[in-house]
Amino acid sequence: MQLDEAKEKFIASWGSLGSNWGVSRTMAQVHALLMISEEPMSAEDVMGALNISRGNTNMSIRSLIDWGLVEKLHKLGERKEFFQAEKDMWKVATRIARERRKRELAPIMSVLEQVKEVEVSDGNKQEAGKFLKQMNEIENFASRIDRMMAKLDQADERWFSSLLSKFMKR
Amino acid sequence: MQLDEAKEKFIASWGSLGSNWGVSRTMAQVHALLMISEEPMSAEDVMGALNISRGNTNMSIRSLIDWGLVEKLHKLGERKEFFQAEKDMWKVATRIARERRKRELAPIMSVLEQVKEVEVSDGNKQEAGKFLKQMNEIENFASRIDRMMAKLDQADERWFSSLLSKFMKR
DNA sequence: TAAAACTTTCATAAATAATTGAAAGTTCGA
DNA sequence: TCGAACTTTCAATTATTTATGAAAGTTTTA
Repeated sequence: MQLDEAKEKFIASWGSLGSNWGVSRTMAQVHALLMISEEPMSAEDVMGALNISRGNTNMSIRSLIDWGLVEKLHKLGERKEFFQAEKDMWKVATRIARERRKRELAPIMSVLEQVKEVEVSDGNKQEAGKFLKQMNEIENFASRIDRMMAKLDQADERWFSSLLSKFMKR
Repeated sequence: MQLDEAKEKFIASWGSLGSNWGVSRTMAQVHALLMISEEPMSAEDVMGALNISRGNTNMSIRSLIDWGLVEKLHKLGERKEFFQAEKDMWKVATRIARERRKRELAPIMSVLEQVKEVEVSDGNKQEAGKFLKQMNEIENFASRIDRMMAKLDQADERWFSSLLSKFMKR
């Protein structure tokens, strides 16, 4: 396989992976492109390399910056902005985990809170009881995951690695 | 809040959560409905409760069975099939992890394998070297996650809990 | 074996999400 | 302050994903 071909393949498949991870396909492709680029690239460069529109390029880069996966920088003597990706996989993973915690876990936890306010009367005592029990179980689990992700966000990779090796022992 | 209202709210929000998790919205709603139903339900029941078409009901239930989140059962003396959801959150989470490992991790690992076959010539030695280094890092990370998920799939909840508490200590 | 009861399929339709590109906005240097 | 260089916005379009429901298929019972 030629190098260019390999790069394209990686970009395409990172793109489809992304679409399963709450990162849109193009967004993930831009990230992939920047990950394998040796130099920071301008919006124009990205646009050309992936053959996408100016607007889409801008939106994708913007979201990647929001997610903390790409950073903007300025080259001396250049007017244009350049972008470079976070290449460290540990950081990439924790950034994604952080965003998803915010976007997904938070809303479900809030619904679980609300739903527990249900009125219990004589008539529905048993049914409501079972419902509440189920809701509590879910909330319990969700909040464990939530705390875990919050921790992960602060943690560093070495700590995680050592945990992982304990994890794999048994 | 009334009980019915609370149930609807839970179903709706479980649905939108699902759509972020590779489970389609309706599929997740059916799962939610079955989780809070005290009795197993028939396809007809589900169709009525969620106001969705016969075809969609069938497809959603079928996928849930594939994912291992719902099981089919027969009531004595009834011709119809009934369905009941896995209600234990630990099992729900491990089933989802198992499917996603299969659907997402596996393909990217295979691409990483392929891409490492890239031809290195004198001309692109340096560039190819950096590319390969990057691919190796990603593969390394991915395979750690992969092994972790494989382990999770076999593990039981108590073990996970004790790990989690170690995890939360530091 | 017929027909009723139930389940599955699949072409088409509807809903949702992503993309385009021209126009408007912004920033910077002279 | 002007205008060139660059960035952002957003209404309209295009692509992708889901849902529908009538028709075909299957199983069971009488």
